[in-house]
Parts: sequence; C-alpha cells; structure tokens
Amino acid sequence: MKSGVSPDTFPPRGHEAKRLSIVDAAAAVFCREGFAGANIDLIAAEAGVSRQTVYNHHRDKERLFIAVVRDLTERCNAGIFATIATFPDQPGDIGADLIGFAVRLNQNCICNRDGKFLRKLIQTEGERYPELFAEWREQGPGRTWPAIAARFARLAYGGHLVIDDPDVAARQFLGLVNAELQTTFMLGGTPSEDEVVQSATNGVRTFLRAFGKRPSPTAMKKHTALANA
Amino acid sequence: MKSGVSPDTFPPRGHEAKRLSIVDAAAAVFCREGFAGANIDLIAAEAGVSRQTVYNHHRDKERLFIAVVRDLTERCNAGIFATIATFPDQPGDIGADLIGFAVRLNQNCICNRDGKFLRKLIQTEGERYPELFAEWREQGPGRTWPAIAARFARLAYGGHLVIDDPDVAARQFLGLVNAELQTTFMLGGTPSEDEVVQSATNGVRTFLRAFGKRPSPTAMKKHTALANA
DNA sequence: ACAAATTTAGACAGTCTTGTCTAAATCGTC
DNA sequence: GACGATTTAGACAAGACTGTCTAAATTTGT
Repeated sequence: MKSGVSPDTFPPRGHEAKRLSIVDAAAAVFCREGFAGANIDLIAAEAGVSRQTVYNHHRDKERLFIAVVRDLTERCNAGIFATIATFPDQPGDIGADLIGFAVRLNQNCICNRDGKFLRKLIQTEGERYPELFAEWREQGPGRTWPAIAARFARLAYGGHLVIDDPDVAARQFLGLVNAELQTTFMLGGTPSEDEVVQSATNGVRTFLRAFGKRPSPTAMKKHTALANA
Repeated sequence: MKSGVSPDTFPPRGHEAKRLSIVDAAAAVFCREGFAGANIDLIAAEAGVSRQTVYNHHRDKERLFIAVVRDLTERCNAGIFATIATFPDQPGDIGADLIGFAVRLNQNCICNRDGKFLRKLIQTEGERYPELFAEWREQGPGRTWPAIAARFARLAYGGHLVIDDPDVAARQFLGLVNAELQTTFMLGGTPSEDEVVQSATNGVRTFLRAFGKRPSPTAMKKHTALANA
C-alpha cells in the first residue's frame, strides 16, 4: 500500500521505466536478429540494464517475446484508431482529404517504429505462436478494417462515393495507397515521405476513378494517348 | 575431362540430385526456423543426406543460405515470366481474362512453395544480406513489373483500357487483386483457391471501374443503396 | 570386377547461449 | 541516516551448434 498514485503496479514505479526500456530494446533485437538469433545479453545491454534484471521482469525469453508482441499490438492499435478518428466524414476536397488520411495512416501507424517492428515480428515468427498472432489478427485487422469500412460506408451514404461492399472497398483502398511501397516493406525498409505521398496520391486517384461519385468536372485533363492510331 | 555430356559440372551427376535436395530442405528449414534457428543437422536429415555431405556441397551455413536464395529467385522468376506470357493481349472478355491472369500469377508464382519460401526469406533475412536482396530486387520486381506494365500499355494502346501511367497501373493491379490476401500472406499462410479467385474477382472489378474503356453495358445491376433517405 | 570418387557415421574441440545463483552495490522512501 | 527492495556483476552448469576430421561403406564409370 504505497501512496496510491499508481494503483496496479506492484513495484513502486520508476523501474516501470526499466520494464519499458527492456521491452523496447527486446523489440528491436528480436526484429533485427529473429527470435532464435536474439541474445538476452544484447537486449540487456541495449536496454541499459543487467541480464538478471531482464530475467527478473520477464521469466524467460519466450515470455519476453510475448510481452513484446502484446505491447506492440496494443500501441499500434491505439495509433490506428486515433488516426481513423481523423477520417474525413464530411470532405471538402475528397481527393485531398483521402490522400491526407492515407498518408497519416502510413506515417503514424505503419511506417513508424512500432508498426515496422510489429509487421516484421508477425512475418517472421507468426507461424511459431499461432494463438498469439490469432489474437493480433482479431484485435488488429479484425477491428480496424471494419472501422475503416464503416467510414467508407458513411461516405457512400452521404453521397460522396458509390460503393457496393464497404469491406471490399476498405481493403482495396489500403491495397491501392500502399501499392508502390510493397517492395520497400518486403525488405524491411522505411519509405520516404515523398514515396508515401506519391503512392497515396496515385492510389486515391485510382480509387476515386472506381468509386467516385461521377467523372466530376474538377481537373480532368485527359491524356487520351493515341487511342486511334 | 569426362565424357563431355555435362560440360560444367565437376562431379559426374546423379548427386546433383543431392545438391538439389539439400537446397530444397534448406529452404524449408530456413523458412521455418529463420537463419539463426536453422540447424544443419536438421537440414541434412530432411534432405536425406549426412551432415558432412552438406558441408561438402556448400562450404558453410552462410553460403548454403545464399545458394538457397539464388535458387529460389531464379525459379520464381522463370515461373513469373512464363505466366506473364499468358497475359491476355487480345482479350475476349477482358474482365474474365484479367481475373484468369491474376489467379494464375497467384497460384503458380506467389502462393506456391517457391514463392512462399522466397517471400518469407526476403522478409526475414532481407536486412542481413543487402547485396543479395538488392540482386533479387533487380532480377525480380525490377524486371517483372515493367514486363507486366508493358502488357497493360499494349492493352491501352489497343483501346481496351484507359491508362495514364502503365507502371502505376501494373502496381495497382497487383495491389488490388491481392488486397484480400494481405493478412494471410503476413502470417505465412497459403490462401485457398476460393480466396484467391474472390480477391482477384473483386480486384479486377475495381481495376476495370477505374481503367475500363467505358461504363460498358454488361451486367450493370446497380445497388444504389438508399442514397436519398 | 576394379578403381576413383563420393557419402556416411561418429567423434571431437571450440564457441555460444540460456537460465540460475550469490554477494555486493544502489536506489527510493521514511 | 537507515531500512527494505531492487539492481548489478560475475561465475556457473547444462545444453546446443558449427565446422573439422577420420575411417569405413557405398556408389559410379569403365
């Protein structure tokens, strides 16, 4: 019974910071080296603590790994939902607004440190921990994709888009705005902001050609490329 | 100076089969366990040879790994180019033809054993061997994507599609027809044929809404969903 | 059937890693 | 300043893995 400021932390606090730095360092090392290649000594050194402290907070390597994935999933989900809250429900310029949303989603949730790490861990160790990653699937795409779909449904209901199946449209939106980043993602790289904007711009343009309300008269400079040779 | 039948293979042949089975087993184990977790004894056992034979063909673990990636890249590229040769240059029903092409590409090149293994190795170990995977990038996406783009350019030139930038269209085509398979790919799974067909069908429908010649009168049952409540 | 090359099984040294243990040092709080 | 809890450094046993070596067995071509 301490001063009651933080009700649910057994050890006082201040080394909760240590727990955090351990999980952070572990995420980085697990990503770089893979689960088997990750070295507890290295994690401890990178976290700035002794090896024993690592074993003190997390009983063994496997539990540490699970804590890392849980932590990343939680933070990434929070970021994604925060970004979904910025979805343009009543767009002015729907093209620019969707591009902005796509760029925010990429920069704040997918290309940032947490997103990059979580993606890599899922790809690398997903098959080794089926339940853990089933949990991620439910908590992650299982909740975020319908949330995005609901926003697109609302845009369609408001007459800004023509959409048959909002779930399909949401997945295709993500596929389109990330279409040019696939190779970079594959290799674990981080695309530059220019690349993100470029891919989002091209993706949204195509998305609106498919789902836009009509061939709206804004900026329709047609490059009818020699169609009748 | 042997009988000259196979000019560039030092050992006669017949244990070239062994070399193959070693590389094959190594691919499977490297994928399952990662580079650090892969065990040479296990690779030898899975290949049906002794450990010494593994060290005999490939000097050490790292060279074995490199041989695996080179081998997979080569075979996957061959498969992709073979499939690109079936691209519908003069489509009858362009929708059905593009769906067929997308399904072939997925089933024969991306979802098959080689494709799955190569993808996983790139994701898992890409950062550890920059030159090796730079080579893959050049030989793989660097050559296949322009080849697909050229086919789309031809369709546009023939008046079957309306495309500004064939490179962008090609990448977006791939993004769209794979939009519903992302989660499965992430976790290293193999989508069922139904899922592949479904994703391709939805993807091509959207692709043609964006790049199709016109709102062609075939099957336009509009679900105008309560737009004016 | 013979000879050369290849493969095999097993042992081996050296290295690395995990997880535990202990005693000293440090930190936070009263 | 003192007390309790936490952290630290280092040693340690047990096990796993790589890469080498040797001698016997097997395959291959002629």
